[in-house]
Amino acid sequence: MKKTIFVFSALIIALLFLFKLGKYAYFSGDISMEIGIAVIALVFFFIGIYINKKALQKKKSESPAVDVKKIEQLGISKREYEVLVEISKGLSNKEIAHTLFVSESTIKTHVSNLLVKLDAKRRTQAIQRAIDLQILSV
Amino acid sequence: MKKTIFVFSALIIALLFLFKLGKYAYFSGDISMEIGIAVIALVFFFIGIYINKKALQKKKSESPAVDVKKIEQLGISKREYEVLVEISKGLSNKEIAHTLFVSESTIKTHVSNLLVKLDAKRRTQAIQRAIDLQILSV
DNA sequence: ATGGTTTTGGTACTTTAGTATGAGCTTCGA
DNA sequence: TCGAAGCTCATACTAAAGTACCAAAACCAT
Repeated sequence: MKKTIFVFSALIIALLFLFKLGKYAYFSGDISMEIGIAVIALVFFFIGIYINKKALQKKKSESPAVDVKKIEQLGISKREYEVLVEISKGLSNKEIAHTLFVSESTIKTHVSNLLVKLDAKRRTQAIQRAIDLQILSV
Repeated sequence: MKKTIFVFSALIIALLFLFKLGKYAYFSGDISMEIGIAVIALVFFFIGIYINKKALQKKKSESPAVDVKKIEQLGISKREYEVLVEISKGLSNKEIAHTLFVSESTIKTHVSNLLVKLDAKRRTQAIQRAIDLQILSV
C-alpha cells in the first residue's frame, strides 16, 4: 500500500513535469509538439506496464510461500513437519526413518500425530490437506 | 503473435488520432492542451496495463495445463488416469472403488499398473511423479 | 470376424501403514 | 525445580496397500 501511494505520487509529479514540457513544445511549433505527445504517451505506456508487473509480482510471491503461522496454529512441531515433507516426497516410513536417523516406530508416532492434526485418514490425504492449507510448497 | 501485431497497429492509429486531438487543443489555449496531454497520458497508461495483463494471462494459462501427450507416452489408459486423480485426492482403494462403481480388486490392478508406468513404489511417490511430469493439475 | 488392448474381477499372499498404549529422556519456561 | 511439551522407542495389533497370477468380458481397429 505504501508503494502504491509512492508510485501515484511519482505519477502526479511526472505529469506536472510533462505539462511544462508541453508548454515548451507549444512555443516551438507543431512537429516537436507531436513528438512531445508521442514521448508522453510512450512514457506512460511503459509506466503502466511497469506498475502492472510490480502488482502481479507481489501476487505471485504471496501464493507459493509456506504459511508458518498455520503450522503453529495446527500444533505441528518441527520434527513432525520434517516428516510431513518427507511423506510428500513419496517416501515410506522406513525410508523416512533412515533419512532422519531415527527408528521406524518414531516415524509412525509422528505420522499418527500428523494425521490427527491435519484431520486426515491416510498419508495421501494428509498431503492434499497440507497443500490446501499452504503448508507445503508444491 | 497476430494479436501483438494487431495491438501495435491499433496503438499507432490511436497515436495518430491523438495527434489530431493535440492540434485542436493547440488552437484552444493552454489549459485544454494540458488536459489533452493528461488524457493521452492516462489512456496510454491503461493501455500499457491492459497489454501487460494480456501477455501474463497467456503465460499463466500455458503452465498449469495437464500434459495429455505425456499420459499417452507413458501408456496410461483413461481409466488408469481416473484412478490416479482419485489417488491424488487422498482416497483409499475402497473409496475409489465406490466413486468409480467397480470392485476394490479392479482398483488394485489399476494402481499396480500405474505404479509400474510411473516408476513408483508407493502411491505417494506416484503422486509426486505425476506432478513432476505435469500429468496432474496441482 | 479376429486379434490386441482395456477393463473388470478374483484368490492368495507379503508388505506398509496406521492405532493404541506405555515409557524413558530432554528441553524450556514459570 | 517442577511440570508441560516434544522426541524417542517398543510391543502388539488391525487395516490398508501392493504383488503375482489368472481369466472372462468388452471394445476397437484392420
